[in-house]
Amino acid sequence: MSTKEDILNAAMAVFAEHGFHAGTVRDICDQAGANVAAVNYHFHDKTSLYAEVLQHAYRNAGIGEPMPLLADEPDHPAKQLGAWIAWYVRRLLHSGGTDVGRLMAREMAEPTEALDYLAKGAVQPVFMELGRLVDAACGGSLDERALKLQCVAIVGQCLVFHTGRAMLERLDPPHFGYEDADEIASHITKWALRSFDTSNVDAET
Amino acid sequence: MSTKEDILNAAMAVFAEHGFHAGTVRDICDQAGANVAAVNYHFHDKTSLYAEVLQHAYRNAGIGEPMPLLADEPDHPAKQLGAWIAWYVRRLLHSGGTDVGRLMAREMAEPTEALDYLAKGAVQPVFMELGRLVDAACGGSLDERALKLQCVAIVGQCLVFHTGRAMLERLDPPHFGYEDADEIASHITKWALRSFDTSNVDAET
DNA sequence: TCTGGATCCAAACATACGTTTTAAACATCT
DNA sequence: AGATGTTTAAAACGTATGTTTGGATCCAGA
Repeated sequence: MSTKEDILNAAMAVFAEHGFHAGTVRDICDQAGANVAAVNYHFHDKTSLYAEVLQHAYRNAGIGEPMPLLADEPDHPAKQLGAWIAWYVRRLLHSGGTDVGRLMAREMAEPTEALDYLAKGAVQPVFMELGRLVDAACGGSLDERALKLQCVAIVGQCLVFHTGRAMLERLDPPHFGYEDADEIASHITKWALRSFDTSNVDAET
Repeated sequence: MSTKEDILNAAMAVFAEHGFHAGTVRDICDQAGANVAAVNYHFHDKTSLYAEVLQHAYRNAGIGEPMPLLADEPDHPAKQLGAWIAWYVRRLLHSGGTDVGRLMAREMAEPTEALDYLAKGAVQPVFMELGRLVDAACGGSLDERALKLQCVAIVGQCLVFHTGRAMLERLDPPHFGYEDADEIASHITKWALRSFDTSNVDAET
């Protein structure tokens, strides 16, 4: 493995652990077994290194299980939506402690230009696939606005186990961890499908 | 207004904008119209100042609308749950651009000891009141585990409009802002109440 | 083997930062 | 007014950090 890759990996760990400003290039280089000047040789400066780290993290985030698509099971949209939710929850809970997840969380709290790229490249396609699945699962009965609300609601229920992890751990000792992924996913799925069954009848309000 | 308060307010703004490490005491003092040494005089050091800023922010976060309680309307738990959700969503969307919200988001991404205090003092009581409301709204038909899942699900659907704001803005031009608070809240409430109606019938799976 | 470019390293540089020092300005009380 | 304690101001200190420098080392290709 080249020194450049070593630095990239070390930088990912350090930036995830301490953030951009608190993470020092000396720490990165020590952890990579390289000299201090290596960062400025291989990458132009610390900022450029950070940008490459984010792209590196984003590329490596997709590996693992492939995302369940509506096109894979066009005749069973509800089942496939459940698979998608399970996949997403597992991904979130798993990436909770990883560098990728922490880098993403940091970017959300303090967006840089790099977030634009991540949004367009990584999040947009995932979100759109969810839109297709929800639309199919409810039989196309939702208009665009309601569809978007449903998607955000599903994502929110999954995301809270990632973004709110620090708080959940401090609120209730038996918090939700990776081992609860399937239980959580089935709960969310059940809730989502139930709401579709009655989403066209607007009796109350 | 005393210099100490000026520094506290300036520090809140600076820390919210740039975070703890990137926010400098020189920047804070300039913004407060004070001398650099003022921080170390009034507060012991930068770290102590940050701790006091968090507490200051947390204290000022509760002002505004009071939280709807189950005890206020013991006979209409569903209605009161809707009021709670509306209150919470409004609070989140409103605090999205404020210093308090950004400080909280930062603490979530990079927890310090101060988060423990915030969890116990600020979040725990809010979360417990939600638990009481959900329990009452569904007629006590949920066990502790399911109740907790429901609460987290509701909080997640609200929270995503705050934590995911940066991403939502970049995904879809017509994103959700403060003016959509009521629409969002009623959507979440409708969804939650619907799931209670059928939460005891476990036909599928 | 010689050469030229690529890579790596130890040291130094410049600067920004948190903190301390010293003294002046101010306020309060007798 | 004078003494005393509190607050502010300017300057400097020590250090950590990003970056640069100049030369050493490595490694194909002629």
